[in-house]
Formats: sequence, C-alpha cells, structure tokens
Amino acid sequence: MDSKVLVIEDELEIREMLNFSLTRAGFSVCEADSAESALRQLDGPLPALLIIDWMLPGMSGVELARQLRRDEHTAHLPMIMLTARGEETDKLKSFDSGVDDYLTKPFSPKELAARMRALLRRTGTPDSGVIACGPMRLDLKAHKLSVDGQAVKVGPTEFRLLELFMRNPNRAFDRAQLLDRAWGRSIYVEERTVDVHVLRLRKTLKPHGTDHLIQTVRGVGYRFSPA
Amino acid sequence: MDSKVLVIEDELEIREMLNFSLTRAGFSVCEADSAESALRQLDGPLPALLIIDWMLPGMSGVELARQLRRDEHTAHLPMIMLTARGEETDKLKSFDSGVDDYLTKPFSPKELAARMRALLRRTGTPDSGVIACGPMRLDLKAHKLSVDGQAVKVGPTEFRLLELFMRNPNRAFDRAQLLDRAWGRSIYVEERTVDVHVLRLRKTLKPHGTDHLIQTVRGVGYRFSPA
DNA sequence: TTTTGCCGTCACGGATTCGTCATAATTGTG
DNA sequence: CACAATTATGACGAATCCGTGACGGCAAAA
Repeated sequence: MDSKVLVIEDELEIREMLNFSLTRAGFSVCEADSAESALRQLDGPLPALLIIDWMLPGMSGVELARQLRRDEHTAHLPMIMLTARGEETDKLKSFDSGVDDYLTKPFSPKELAARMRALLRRTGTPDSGVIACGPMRLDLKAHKLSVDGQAVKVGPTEFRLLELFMRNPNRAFDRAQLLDRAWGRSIYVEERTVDVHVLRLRKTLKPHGTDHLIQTVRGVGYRFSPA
Repeated sequence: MDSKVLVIEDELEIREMLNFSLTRAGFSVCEADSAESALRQLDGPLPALLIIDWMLPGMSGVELARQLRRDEHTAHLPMIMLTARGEETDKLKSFDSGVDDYLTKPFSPKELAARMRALLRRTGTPDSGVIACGPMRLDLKAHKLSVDGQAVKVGPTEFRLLELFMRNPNRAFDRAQLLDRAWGRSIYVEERTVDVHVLRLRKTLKPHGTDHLIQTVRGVGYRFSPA
C-alpha cells in the first residue's frame, strides 16, 4: 500500500492514535493540527487522501473541505470526515461540503482503514502500484516505466508528468494546470518549461513508438490519449 | 440528477421504502429481489449505482459483490451494502469484497442519499463534459471534436465558436453576441470576422456532412440547428 | 576535484491560426 | 428585372503558438 495520508486533527491524542493505527495498516501518515497548517502542506506534493476532523480551531473542517473542493488543485482529493457528534444534520452537512465519507467517534481504526481502502480503490489506481495504458506500464512504487515489458529510463519530472497524464487519460491540461499538479504550486517556473519536458518525454518514448500518445492541443496545452 | 439505481433486497417492505425515498431524492430506481435477478438485470444497460443487501436468499450480497468486481463488465460499478447487523467483522468483510460504502439498518434515507451522491460525485458520472448533438460529439475536457466517432481537427477559435453553438442549439446569435461570448469582451475585432470563422468551421465540417447544421440567419447572424 | 545527469530558460524558425480586405455570390425588395 | 443590402469566399500579411537545440546552473556521484 504505502499511500500518503494527511491527518488534520487538533487533538494530539487522537492524532497520535491515528498515526499509530494507520501506519500499522500500511499508510504513510502526515499530520496537521489546523486547517491553516493543512493548506500550507497541500501546496506541496499532494497526499492520496485526507482525514479531517469536524472541529478545528480557526477554520472548521467543513469550511476546509468546501474550500479544497473549490480549488482545482485539490478538488479531486478523497476526504473522510471525523466527528464526535453523531447527529444526522451534521452528516448531511458534511456530505454536502463535498466529503466522500464520514465517521463518528469513537470509531474502529480497522473500519477507518477499510473505508480508506475502499475510497482509494475508487479513486482510480491511487498507489495500487501500476498504471497501465496500452503497452505502457507505470510502476509507481518502483518509480519505473516500461513499454512492451522493456524498461525505459525517465527523469523524475518527466515521470511525474507522465503519471499525471496517465491518471487522466483523454483530458487536456493547460500549462498552468500541469505546473500546478506535476511541479507543485509553491514552485514558480516559466510556462514554456512544460513544452521542454513534454519534448523530453516524447523523445524518450519515441524509440518505443508511443510518443504520439502525448498530443499537443494548440492554444490550450497537452493531452494524453491512449490508442 | 436522475441517476439509475438498482436496489437488490429480498424484503419487499424495505425495497418499497427505498424505492419511495430514493425516488423522492431524485433517483430512478430499479428493483431486484435476489442476486440472480440482479445479475440478469445487469446484462442489459447498467445502472449508475448498486445498493445490495447483505442477506439474500441464495447467493449472498457479499458473494454478489465479489463476483461483480471480478467481471470486467461490472467491475467499476459503485456499490453500497446494507446490513441488519452492525458487527465490525461484517463491515470489514464487506469492504474486503470490494464494496464502496456500508450502512447499518436502521439507517436514515437521507444519509443513504447523501452517501450515494458522494459516491456518484467521486465516480464522475455527472457532467461528463461532453456535448453531443446528433453525430457530433464535443468533448470539452479532452478538447476534442468527433463526428461519427471520427476525430476532426479544429482550430481554437472555431472550437470556442462551436462550443457556444452546441451549448445553445436552435438559438440565433448576432455577430456582436458571438464576438462577446466566443472571443471575449475585452478584445476588439471586426464583426465580419465572424463570417470568416463560420466559413472555416463549415469547411472543416463539410467532409463529414454536418456543415448544414450551422445556418445563417439573414439580417441577424448565425444559428446551430441539430438535424 | 571532475563528471554526470537533470532542470529551467532562452532564442530561433517553422507551422498554424487570425483578422482584414477585396471581390464574387446570394438574397430580399420594389 | 434592377438595385441594394447582406453574406460567402479566397487571398494575404501579421500575430501567435509550438518544437527544438543550446546553454548555464546546480547537486549528486565518481
């Protein structure tokens, strides 16, 4: 497994409990003690899943969820909300704010892990290991690309770019989105830099005849189209 | 909304209750009273979501879920499991069989509806981003136009123009409106320029026989009329 | 230290697309 | 039919966009 999870929870005790049980369940855990701290962490490389406490000092969990859903950069992140109260209106409000699942304290760590796995399964090859598209296989764990079973060497940035493309086949990204999601939003680089990396990616794919899968969408950006 | 849901539940009473509340929540409900009946129905057009009772006569709900996940045809279907018992091992077994969510009876119909919506939101059924008009398909996400399944190359401006047309079929626009909405308010170009782009759009559609869908309204402007 | 690999930036050139105009064709009207 | 108004079409220069090779910086490896 080894998916990265960000736990957003102000109570140290619960945070430690979650860290312990989730690590044991095979997740890689990061922590934030407030919505603001979480937002800061989400500027960098994104985790695979978010666990958000309902009650947080400052910005509440519901507000945080809503804001994250509005932002293109984080809109797709799976989120599970935790709460002490079990009132139905709370649940409905949570789901309405864009959360994917909801648990009431006290909860079983095993059930939480099971729900996380179910959600990650649904998210579409989160870190299940391999994204396959036609003859291309991207091994996320090993950080390796192979075409027709033959290993292909590819640099880190181009790997992230290809990963983004293969996670979203048939979708056109403009350069800003690509920079956001493959470089991370705290970094500033020229938009045209994307072109260069697409070029390099195509070059490494060329000998294997799959370079045409990365298509340019004139006036917009680029797109990955299998077959 | 109006997503099709298949409810698999042997108890008539619960089935009727679900049918009532889910219909009220805006879903289109189909029913099956056994796993076998469900499998038969799933041979045809697929529903958007499955609700499966844990206890079923004959093949159990867990077995059904597992089998559906194994079949390529149904592997991606979102599934929610219902159960009378609330034991943890049951929950874990359910999730392990590939189910996406799990509810314990008695449950609130509103919570079920909320969880269904969250799940559908995640699986991405709503707003696929495709505008289809007869043989023409405009995929906004992929930024692709295809006629009769065949890809058609089209420039950026003509793409925006066609998008505007297909979003508002049978509506006549004058040139000022077209410039406003396809070019943008801040830019200034001659009104006659619209003619040229309409011409170019017709030219690229001509080989596919759909150029007549863009009609000129003399004295006014242009209109898109499907069939 | 040198070497190697990767990254971001830039500038040049080719290709595509854009906006405009002149002219032909069409339509509607008296 | 003749005329005016409107639209279609082809051509052309300009603007834009993209592919590409080259360069320097930087950090890790040798």
